Parts: sequence; C-alpha cells; structure tokens
Amino acid sequence: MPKETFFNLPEDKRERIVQLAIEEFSERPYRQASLSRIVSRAGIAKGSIYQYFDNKADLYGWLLTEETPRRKLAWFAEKAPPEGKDFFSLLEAQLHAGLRFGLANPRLARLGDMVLEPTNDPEVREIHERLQQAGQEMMRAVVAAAVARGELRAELDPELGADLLMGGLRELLNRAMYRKLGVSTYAYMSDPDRADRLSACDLDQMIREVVQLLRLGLAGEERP
Amino acid sequence: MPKETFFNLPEDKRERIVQLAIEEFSERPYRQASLSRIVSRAGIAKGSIYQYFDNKADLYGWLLTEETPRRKLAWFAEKAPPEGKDFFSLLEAQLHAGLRFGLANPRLARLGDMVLEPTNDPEVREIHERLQQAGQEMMRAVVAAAVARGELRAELDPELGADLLMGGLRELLNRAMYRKLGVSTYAYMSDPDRADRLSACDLDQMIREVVQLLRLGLAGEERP
Amino acid sequence: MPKETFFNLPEDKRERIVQLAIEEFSERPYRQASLSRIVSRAGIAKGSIYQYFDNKADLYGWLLTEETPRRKLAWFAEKAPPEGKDFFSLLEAQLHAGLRFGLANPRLARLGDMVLEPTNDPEVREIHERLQQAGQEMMRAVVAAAVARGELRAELDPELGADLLMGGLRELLNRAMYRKLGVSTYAYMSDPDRADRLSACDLDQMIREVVQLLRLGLAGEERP
Amino acid sequence: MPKETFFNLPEDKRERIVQLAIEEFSERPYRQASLSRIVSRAGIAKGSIYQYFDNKADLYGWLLTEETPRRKLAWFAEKAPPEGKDFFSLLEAQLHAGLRFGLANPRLARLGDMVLEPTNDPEVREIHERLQQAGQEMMRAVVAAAVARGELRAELDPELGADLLMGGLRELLNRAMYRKLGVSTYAYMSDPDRADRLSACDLDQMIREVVQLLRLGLAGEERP
DNA sequence: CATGAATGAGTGTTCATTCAT
DNA sequence: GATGAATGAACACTCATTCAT
Repeated sequence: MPKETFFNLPEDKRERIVQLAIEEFSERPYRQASLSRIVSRAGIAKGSIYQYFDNKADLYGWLLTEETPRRKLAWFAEKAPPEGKDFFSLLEAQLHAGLRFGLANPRLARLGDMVLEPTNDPEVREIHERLQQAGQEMMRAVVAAAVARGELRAELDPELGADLLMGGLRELLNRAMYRKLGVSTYAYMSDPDRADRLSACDLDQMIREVVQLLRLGLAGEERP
Repeated sequence: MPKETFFNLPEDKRERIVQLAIEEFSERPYRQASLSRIVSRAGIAKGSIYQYFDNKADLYGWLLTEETPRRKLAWFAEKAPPEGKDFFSLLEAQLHAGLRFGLANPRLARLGDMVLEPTNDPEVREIHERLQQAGQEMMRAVVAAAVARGELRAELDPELGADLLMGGLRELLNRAMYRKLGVSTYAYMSDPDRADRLSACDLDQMIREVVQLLRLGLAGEERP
Repeated sequence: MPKETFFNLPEDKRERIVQLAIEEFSERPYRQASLSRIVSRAGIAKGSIYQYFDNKADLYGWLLTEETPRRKLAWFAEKAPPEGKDFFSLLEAQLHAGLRFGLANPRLARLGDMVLEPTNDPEVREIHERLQQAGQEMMRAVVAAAVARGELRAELDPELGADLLMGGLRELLNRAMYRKLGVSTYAYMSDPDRADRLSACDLDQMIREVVQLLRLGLAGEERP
Repeated sequence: MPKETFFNLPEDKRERIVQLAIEEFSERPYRQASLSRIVSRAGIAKGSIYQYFDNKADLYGWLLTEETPRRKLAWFAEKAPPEGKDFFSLLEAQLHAGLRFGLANPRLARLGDMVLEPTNDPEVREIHERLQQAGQEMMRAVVAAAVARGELRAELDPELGADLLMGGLRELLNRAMYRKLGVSTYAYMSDPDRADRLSACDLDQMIREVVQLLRLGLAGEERP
C-alpha cells in the first residue's frame, strides 16, 4: 500500500505519477517495467518514489488491486448500469460495456488482463492469484445463480462456467476485437484513435454472434 | 536460424543445449530468460552459443518456429492420428490429444501458448505475430470448410470461429485443466507428476462438456 | 550536543527517542545505524531529529559521551558501591558489577565497548578516541596508585596496566561470558533472558579465576 | 569461492585486484567496503568482478578464509620458525612473530582481527563465527596440552585459557603496540613507516613484561 | 571452431540532510 | 517548534554481446 506521503501529494502531481505508472506497467510485464523510467519521466527524484511506496511490488500491487478497480468503477458509474432481465441479456450488456471500457481505457484493460495471464514471477504471483481467485469466485456465483434460476443448463459445472466467462470469453472477444482493429493490444494502447475503425455496429454484431453462441451452448435453447 | 555449426554438433551436445533452452524459455518470458544460465548449465562457453545462433532472438525464434513444432509433430506421430467423421468428433479427438500433449510436455505446451499471449517486446513481436497468423489462418480454413459442409451454422464468421478455437477454447481448457490440477502452468512444469491427480475420466468429462457446449452453440444442434 | 529543543521535550517523548537511539546504535555500527529507522519507530517527523541534534554524529556523540555514562552511573548508584580494601578485592568487586551491568543492560554495554573497538570512520573517530583516552588515563592512574601503594609490582608500566584493564581484561571477560551464554553480544541483546543460563556461581567462579590470574601475574603474589 | 576465471587471470592483474580488495576490506567494515571502489581503482569494469566472484560476500569470505591465511603462512615460512622448549618460551617467540607480522602487514592483521570483533551483520556472521571457532579450538588444545604437561596450573580452564590467548592477549598487545606507535590500527595502515618509531627493544620489553605477567598468572611460578 | 574475459548500461533500493510550510 | 516531501549519490548486482586468442 502507498504511504501517507503519497496521498498528501498535490492532486496533479499524484495523478501524473499514477498515470505514468499505469503506462509503464501496462506496456511491459512487471520485471521489465522500470521505476527509473517512471521517475525520470515524472521529473522527480529516484528516491521520491520510495517516499510513496515501499518498493516496486508495492506500487504494482496497489495499481492492480486498488487503483485499477477504482478507475474501472468510476468509468462504469458514469454510464447507465447495464440492464437485463435474464442472464443472456445482462451478459450481452456487460460484454458491451466491457469492450467499450477496453477501447476507452486500453491500459487499464491491459493491466486487468495481465492478472489473468500465467506468470512465474514470485514477486507478483501472489497478487495475481489473489485477484484471479476473487474474479473466479464471483463468476462462479453468477453462473450458479443462473443455473438455479433455470436460465442455464442444470448439468453445467459452475466452475467451468466461470472458466468460460473469465478465460475463454474474455480471450475470444479480445482476440476478435483487436483482430478487427488490425492491431495488437499493445499497438492499440499507443494509438487508441484506431477505435474509430471499429464501427459500433461491427461491435454489436460481434457480441451478438458470441452471445448467440453461448445462448445455444450454455442454455441449450433451440435454434431460432 | 541456427548457423551450420549448430547442426554439425554431436547429437547429444546439441540435444542438451536444446533441452536447456526449452527449459529456460518455457520458465520465463523472453526478456528474463538468460543465455548465461543456458550456457552455464550446458557447460559450454559463453561465446559458443554465438557460434550456433546469431543472438538470443535467433535462438528463441528457431525454438518456437522450428524445434517446438518438430517435437510436437514427433509426439503426435507416435499416437494414433485422431480420427473423426464429423467436425465435432474430430474436434473432440484433437482436444483430447492436445490436452494429453500438454500434460506430457508442459514446457513445449507453454512455449506454444506464449506465442498467443500478447507481448510488447519488439525483439519477439514479429516471431509471435507470424506464428499466430499462421495458426489463425489454418483454423479459419478448418472452420470455413466445416461451414461449407454444413456442419456449422452458415452464418458463423470463420475468423470468429478461429478466434474461438485458437483463443477462447485454448484458454478455457487450460484454465479448467490447471484448476482441476490445483496448480498453475508454471507450477505444473516443475512437478508434472501431478497429472495423476487428474483422472482420465475427469478429462473426458471436461472435454465432453465443452464440446457439447460448442456443438449446441456452433452448430445449433438441438439439445439431446 | 543536543539543542535546547531536545531538553524542552516532554519527558516521555524524549525518553522514547533516546531509547530507540540506544537500540539502533547498539545494534549496528555507526554507519549502518539509520536515523530514518529511529524517527519512524519513534513516530516523529524526519526533520524533528534535526531540531534536536545537529546531525547523526551529534546524536551518536551525545549518546556515547553523556547519556550512556549517565545511565551507567544511575544503575551503579542503585547498587551498593563496590567495596574493597586492596586493589584486587576492589577489582573483583568491580568486575562483578561490570558483568552484571552488561547482563542487565546489554545495549549500554555494547555502546561502551564500541568505543574501544578500532574504527576508521572519520565521523566518529574523534569521539571514540576522546572517550578511549579518558578511560585509559583513569585506568593508568588507578594502576599507578596501586603500584605506589606497593600492591602491584613496582616494575609494572602503568600504561600497560591500563591496556590490560581496559582492553585485555574486558575482552577476556566478554568472550568468556558470551561463550558461556552460548551467544554473541548481539544475539544476547535481543534475547536477554538467556542470562538465566549463566548461574551466579558460574560468574563468580569465572571472575575468581581471572582475578587469581591477575593477582599472581600483576602482583607477583605467591601461589596459595 | 572465486570462479575459475579468477585464477586464469594474468598473475599481475589478479594480484592487483587482490591487493585492492585487501585494502578496501581492511579499511572499512564489510558493509561500508565497496566493490565499486575496488573495480574503479583496479581499472576494470563493474561486471568483471562478478566474473571472478559470486558476490561481495564471496570475495570477502575467500579473502578471510583462504587468501589471508595463505599470505600469513607465506610470510611466516620466510622467517625462522619460532622455537621454544616450554610453553612460555614458545608463546614469547610467537608473540614476537605475531607483532612483527602485524607491523609488516597491518592490513592482513586487521582482516584477521576483524573476524574476532563482534558483528551483527548476517552476511558475514557465519564466516566470522567459523573462523573464530577454529581459532578458539586450536588455542584450547594448546592450553590443554600445556596443562597436561604441567606447564600451566592444573586448575586452569582450557576454554578460559583460549579466551585469554585469542581475546585478551591479542587485544592487550594490539592496544599497547599502537599506543606506543601513537596511532590507531587504521592510521598505521596508511603510514606503516611509523614502525620505525617503535624500537625493537621497546617491543622486546613489552612482550617480556606481558609474558612475565602470564608466567606468574598462568603457571603460578614464583616471582624471580 | 571453441573459448571465456571484458564490457557498461541498466536495475531496485537506501539514507542523511535540507527547507518551505 | 514540528512537519514531511524532496533530493541525489551511492550501493550490489545482471546480462547480452564482443573479440582476441
């Protein structure tokens, strides 16, 4: 966790540092990310960053577990909350919101995805695992509830459902989205104007297709 | 590509080097992987590796584009080729084979997966992208053919199908498999005996569930 | 020397700071001791310590030349003053008192010993040397007086006698004591309950042996 | 232990590095000693020192456990071996040799003494303790043998005798010697010409006094 | 063809001290 | 009188790559 010092910083300075940290850590895996680069870009002394955080891992952990979620929530709070009567309508609404979030905040999205990619780095493993398990558990509960309500096939294993939503679906949509944009996540991060290439209707179409696939597959609904 | 000198090496020496390179690169992302560690474990001179390869990226690229596929093919050649009359039977057979390959060769599987994870490292991006596109194209063709044969829904976008098979499905199965094993990819690599914890029938069950999901979702078949 | 502000401090705050400074400087040689650690443990501002002392060396010097002696005297004042008619009885009594002081106040004892160990640190050399010479001079006087009284051999060089008492004897007893405790000075500081392992009679025995050695050696008394 | 690389170095280069390392580590306690300073003075690259040694502790450990003893033995080998029929004659001869060694090689002597001074530094504690125990054990054996031969008082505890020889005596003679030289160990190290101030007969006189003291104290011999 | 010593920029981290508030 | 943010030099250590032998 950051030290008090950090929160006592003038708003704009703190924001600049956070912004640069987000840039640094979203562009490179933890080990390659460099505090030196952050401080030099921020125009502060090397020692200063250690007035704010215990060490590199502390800054990284705070960014992933506190600041990213906070910013994510702030962004979602501005939008109309996704509504949906049933599981699939809600899912569709949320996928929409999720992809739009990723397009508007590719760096935050990248930080969120990093957590879900395998890592062998002992310094971050614990952080990643904690966040991953929290997400998995939440998704499991959502799926279990939908099964209970009869919206999903009774024999569906909620853990597998969570794997699907957290892993497979995210991966599928990410790939599809960046493929349509013609760039990788990283390339998009430094050129987010490319979002214009992806018409809103393309996005709608993609999500509809995927949700339709799930509707048939997960609920066993008959083909319309 | 390796230099001639590399192929002139005595079989066992070359094999030892390759083996250690596979270990090194499968355990750490490209940047963290260390040539120093490889040569010192191989008991060869630091300079020697530069007699065999241009540089780190050259070794890495060769490993991913040549050696890993070669070893993968060799492994599959020993097994009965997966048979299947229709798309889904074949898919099921191939998923089986794929997961068993991953359990038997976690390091090669990890190398293969690395290619599909996003990277911002200029030294390896080109390698990853080339391999990724090749895979995507192959999958697109498979899906397109199945659509043509009427085995998959006509309105299914083959590119999206490829995203699903290359990305979503791989991710889903990986997550589910390692979740059932109770370890991460990396942890499993250094303790592959854990495979025993995953009974063959668990695996069968998992794949059947997933394929059933796809059968309903992709083909729109009626619920049995 | 501390500034006025330091002595204007509320008693308990000042005491807390002194206590923590004693801990810090007794556990590490001057250079490794950290003002940062002291202030953070004391819960005061970094700058405050510079309101009380000129700098690190000032605090250290005051601790060694003023506070440690003050506390040592206070401790001895509580005990009956060591009595003894002759040099050796008095020496024996004082060694007793000294070792018991060290067992009861290992940190103060350590600070005292530090002064006598050689150092190349320009920031503290002057302090150490001043204290060392004062001690040496005092001991020289004590020995000279005993020689004058005929209690010690006439040909004994008082300076050498002082070296013996200040250096050799202290070192010998320290080594013997900590050897019997089975720990180093530093280990004992953080686990002073170990003193129980050293029975009072062990201590008596040890001192008697050493004093007997000196009695024979310094006075040339005949073997009993 | 040093790596092979180190021993493959041209004699003069290796010697220069060792010499500078001896200087560095003899002038400052382990923590303050700086590899950077060594390499920059040696005119070699920062990384080179890590071709020779695993790390700072490795270099330090080798210096203390291998190189210092080696040089000490080499120095003694050139001199006539100290002879002595009885314990005290031998002791006297060895003290002579020891002090002359210290005067001729103040840095090596300082390294040797460092081992015997208390330290709280976890990185070096093990090294120091190992060397210390070896010395203590040797001295204990020497004393026990002399007791057995009846040269020392029967009731003398050999452990205490070892404490005396390793600790008290060394400290006493060091203090006396540097006092007579009018400098500290460290000051002498950078100005060894001062040895001339100490006439050979002063040294003789000092040792004779000390040995006489011990002769009376340890053996209980009658005053001549 | 093998060797292995040399390089030097890069990393995270610590700390006494200053000074505006 | 107290505060605490800022500083920047210093440290140990790593690594891909070069090149003379």
